[in-house]
Amino acid sequence: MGNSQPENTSGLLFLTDEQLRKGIEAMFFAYRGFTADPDRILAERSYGRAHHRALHFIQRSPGTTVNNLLSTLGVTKQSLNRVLRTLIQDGLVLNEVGVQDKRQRHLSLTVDGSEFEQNLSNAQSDRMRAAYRQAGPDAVQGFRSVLEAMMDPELKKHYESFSKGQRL
Amino acid sequence: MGNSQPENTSGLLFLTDEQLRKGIEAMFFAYRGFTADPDRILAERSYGRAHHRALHFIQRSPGTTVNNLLSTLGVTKQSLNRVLRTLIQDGLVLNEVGVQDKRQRHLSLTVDGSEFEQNLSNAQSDRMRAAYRQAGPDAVQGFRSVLEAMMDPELKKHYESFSKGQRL
DNA sequence: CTTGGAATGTCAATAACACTGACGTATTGT
DNA sequence: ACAATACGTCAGTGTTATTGACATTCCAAG
Repeated sequence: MGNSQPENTSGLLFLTDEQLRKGIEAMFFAYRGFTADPDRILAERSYGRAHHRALHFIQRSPGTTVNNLLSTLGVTKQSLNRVLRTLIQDGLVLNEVGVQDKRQRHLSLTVDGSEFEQNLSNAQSDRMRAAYRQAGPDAVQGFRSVLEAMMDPELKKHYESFSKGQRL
Repeated sequence: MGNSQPENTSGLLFLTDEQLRKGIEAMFFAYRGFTADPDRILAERSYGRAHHRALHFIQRSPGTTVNNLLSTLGVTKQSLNRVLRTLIQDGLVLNEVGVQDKRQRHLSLTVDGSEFEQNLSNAQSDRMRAAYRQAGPDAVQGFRSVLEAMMDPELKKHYESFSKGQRL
């Protein structure tokens, strides 16, 4: 507030080193806040962020395959497998052999898993909703625009894929 | 682009579960992009993100103490110490015993450290600058507003402290 | 001045979680 | 048959976090 604007009359952006550093730090501190609430809930069951991410994207694409989830999360299958194993054992995730292709395993959430995912999602959504309210309607659009521009093109495909056949 | 606006005529925000989920996913994918470039540079020296964070905030507050850095980064002093030890050994960070209080160690970057930190910072700044350009001037303000509203109040103090006596 | 507590920083051991590499199994398709 | 795909697992390694213990320094109460 009250700082110099990052643009000039020509509409071009003139960004000082300082402004960019503040942006970097904003990402750092905001991401900490962004994960703080779910982290607390996860810790109760001695889960980590990896479990949260898996649950989130399985909820997002029910029936997805292991390979698909792998490329979305960008981790190795060994890492994902360790997480999935515990989630399946704990009865949060369902692992069903494919009908057409029996090599594939289709992942979905059980009732318990769905409920737990909602808890995590709500905790994170609450903070985001509060931030949106505080920043105002115009800020929300800008927030999303910058974040989308910051993604790797390869990752952005995954991000956009969730909007394909769904109402937004 | 082309999706429904998250506000209505009254100016209040009406956010669907779907919109909030997209926001959550935007943060997830964007943060991956945000760290991708520095991660590559760090890997060359077999450093991790912890080294980057330490270098960044030492650059930001030259002469800072270990305890101060500790509360900014939000890790245990043992974790920070391992990182600092390698950085000091590698000649990137200077560790000087305090004059007034000899318990304290004042941290600063060596010439090499400053140069390396610049490399990391530039890689990250380049992507952020590109994202800003792509999203436009108005978006930048919104981006920062939402991120700042998302921080924990305790962490936000640290974030703001860097603007105190400095030109912004 | 001495002594005890608080602050600061360091060392050691351990755990969580990621990675790479290699291998095994079942299935699919040519 | 043969190769490729999808999934799972074992072993080894590395980063980063944790807790516990300890040394040093400062400061203030006795």
